[in-house]
Amino acid sequence: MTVVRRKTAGRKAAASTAGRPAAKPAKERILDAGEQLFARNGFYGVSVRDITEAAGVDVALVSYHFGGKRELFAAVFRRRAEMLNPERLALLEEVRRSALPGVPALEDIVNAFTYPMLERSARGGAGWKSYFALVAQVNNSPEWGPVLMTEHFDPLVERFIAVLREALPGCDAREVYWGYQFLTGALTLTFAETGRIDKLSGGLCRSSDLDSVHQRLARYVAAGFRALCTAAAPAPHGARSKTRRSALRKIPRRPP
Amino acid sequence: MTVVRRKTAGRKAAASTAGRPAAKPAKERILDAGEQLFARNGFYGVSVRDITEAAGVDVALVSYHFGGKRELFAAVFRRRAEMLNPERLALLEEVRRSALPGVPALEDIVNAFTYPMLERSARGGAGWKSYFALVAQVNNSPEWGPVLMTEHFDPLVERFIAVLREALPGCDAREVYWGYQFLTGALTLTFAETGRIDKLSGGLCRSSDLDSVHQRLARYVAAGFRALCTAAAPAPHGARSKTRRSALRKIPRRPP
DNA sequence: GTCTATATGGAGATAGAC
DNA sequence: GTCTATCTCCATATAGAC
Repeated sequence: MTVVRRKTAGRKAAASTAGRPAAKPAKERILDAGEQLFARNGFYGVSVRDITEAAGVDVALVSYHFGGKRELFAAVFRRRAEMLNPERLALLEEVRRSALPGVPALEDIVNAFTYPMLERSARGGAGWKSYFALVAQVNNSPEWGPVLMTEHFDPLVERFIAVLREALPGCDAREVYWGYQFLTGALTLTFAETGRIDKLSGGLCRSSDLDSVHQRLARYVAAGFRALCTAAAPAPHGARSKTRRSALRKIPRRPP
Repeated sequence: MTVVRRKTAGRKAAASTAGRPAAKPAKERILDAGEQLFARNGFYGVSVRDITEAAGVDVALVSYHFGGKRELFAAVFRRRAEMLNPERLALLEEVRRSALPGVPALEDIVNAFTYPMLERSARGGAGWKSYFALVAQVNNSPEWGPVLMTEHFDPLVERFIAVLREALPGCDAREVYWGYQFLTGALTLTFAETGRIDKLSGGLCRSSDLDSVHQRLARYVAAGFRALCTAAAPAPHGARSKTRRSALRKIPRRPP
């Protein structure tokens, strides 16, 4: 970490009232700073001193307000999940109602899942960008993923999967779960905006171009779900088809 | 970290020769232990003492053999990339040659990218499982992703994308790059085997069931690529279509 | 190549003044 | 609610013996 240490923390709340009429309370400043730093370097890559110094508050306030570093991390993760997910759920239900008495298009279901993220990331400020980078790291962490993702996202995801299954009648539930697994991997990496696609494409694509994502992800994923649910067929249950399509078999070692 | 500290490291190489006829050299033991621990807790979540104590070697050997902790991390990441990627590249070229004078099926191209990973993860031992969990974290890290992924995977990925483009004639390059972005997110998360899909599906799907992945991922991704390259049409260049399909527009606020 | 011993600094947490 | 001061432990790295 290369966070510059403030030399003088002696003046009373100097940074928190610098010019501005109404400074944020310390608790919120800690959440903001923690979000930014955790997103960049992960839980262990940031010290509570890094965070409190970036926030312009005293070290001891982390323990006072949150109980400890781990609880702060969980609070950072929880804060925006509680803003975002009710909106995604409401949009999902709206999509479903709009389609009655039929079922919604897969693209619309996926869009309900992703569009509120796009809006926050594109127009919600830097805090949201940091947050999505943090979610990507948590989602891919064996240590945190099964705890925090499960706790804060699974209720929404279960509803999302239920609606997907309505839109994919006759499709085995396992296909839908795997389809969601691929979706969440693609989604969280993309919203993390690591900049890798920029380098890879020689500048042709930009991580920050979420409008491109918006156009493409729902289409890509919807096609993926359809492919899983048609070609894989509704297997009896618990058994795997004995014959696979040649495309998925081990590649032939010699040309025919 | 909750790694148990060994109390006595005084005996000469006690752990490294415990019963076994030919123990691995210290350098390799450090790589193995580092791989396992970095995969679980990330770069900052593990100390060099955790690693050397798990490896049964002295702390100072990390500096001696690698130069420092960061160099060890890079070495861990590099080691298996150099085993895996030549095999993926060879398989890709074989797929391409087998299809001449035509172009390979998208499923076969994706399969060449993923099948060597499946083989290593399923039958290569615990080290490979750790490695793929590590790759997932690196891929999603703003700090490490653009450095290590670019350095060790982009040469392969560029060739992979070139072959994809042959198989998708007339498709805009940007569609292929975004399609790859979605693929790598899905792939690295899935091979990380965080166990989240197990919880989410109530045990119906298992993270460790890579055979299920093998059946589904290539199909899902190939369908996604086709959807990007047909519906999005070959736009003139640099401009975005003015009319989007209704499915991708903002969801209507009221039923019609 | 490996180990001991140590240098130097940063980690998280908290008691108690204000 | 906030800050000072401090406790205790752990971090990485390295000089030098074997």
